[in-house]
Amino acid sequence: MENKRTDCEAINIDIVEKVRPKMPEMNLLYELSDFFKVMGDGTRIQLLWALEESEMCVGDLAVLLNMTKSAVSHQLKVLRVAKLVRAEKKGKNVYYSLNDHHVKLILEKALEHVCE
Amino acid sequence: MENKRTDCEAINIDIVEKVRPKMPEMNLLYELSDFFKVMGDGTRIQLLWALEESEMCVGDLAVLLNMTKSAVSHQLKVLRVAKLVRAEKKGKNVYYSLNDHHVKLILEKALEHVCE
DNA sequence: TTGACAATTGAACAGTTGTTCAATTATAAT
DNA sequence: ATTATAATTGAACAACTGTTCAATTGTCAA
Repeated sequence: MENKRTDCEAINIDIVEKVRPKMPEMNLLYELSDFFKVMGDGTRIQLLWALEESEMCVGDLAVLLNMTKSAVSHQLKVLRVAKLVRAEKKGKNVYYSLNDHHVKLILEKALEHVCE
Repeated sequence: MENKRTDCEAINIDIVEKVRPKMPEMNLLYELSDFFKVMGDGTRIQLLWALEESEMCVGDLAVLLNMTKSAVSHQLKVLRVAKLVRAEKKGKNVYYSLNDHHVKLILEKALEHVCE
């Protein structure tokens, strides 16, 4: 079932077996780390931060972050796939806005952490 | 001062200039994204999750996660440098424990997010 | 329809990341 | 002292990531 990779025996089997049932399922685990992976990039944090203030189009975000439209668009796609932002076409422009109320809360908690 | 890299003009200068002063400092920005980068790995999430239940030594963590001691030790170092865990030597073993009460809160918020 | 602009896309590139492997340090037991 | 065990370390490797560049799509104005 589970292919072995560990190279040692347990030292406190009781602790290991007490903790084991509390561990998250693989599925949940990947979702969690994928979420943090998306947040773990300076450009994407800036984009989320900006969109928390106002919905904005790609060109304006590029000017604000001093990056190319292409680079911004690539990162917005990552945020879109992660369902953290949503896009709305208005004429020639595409306006992005936050799509998830949890993001603000998590950013605030993380801010408390790094600021202490 | 700021070297230009953007390839376009602002479309809504008013919005850009309204949002600009709300943007975080570079310094804070990097701390934030570095923090999320540390959380953005399945192995490290598992380690934090386990240590939330009980302090554990490297060998037991290796058995629990079914990984080599070396791989676990490398990741514990990342968590140690990020000050999320602390190490205490007891005889032949090194016991790790959580070092930051914010981590649990952030994990819980993130969990709410991915579970909705 | 033509030209200009906004945004997206895919390939390519360098830089980074996580695990493995082998060697090493440090402690405890004989 | 010697041996065994726990943990750390650094180099090497493949896999992944973010930006750039060039080409493309789609929309508006003339």
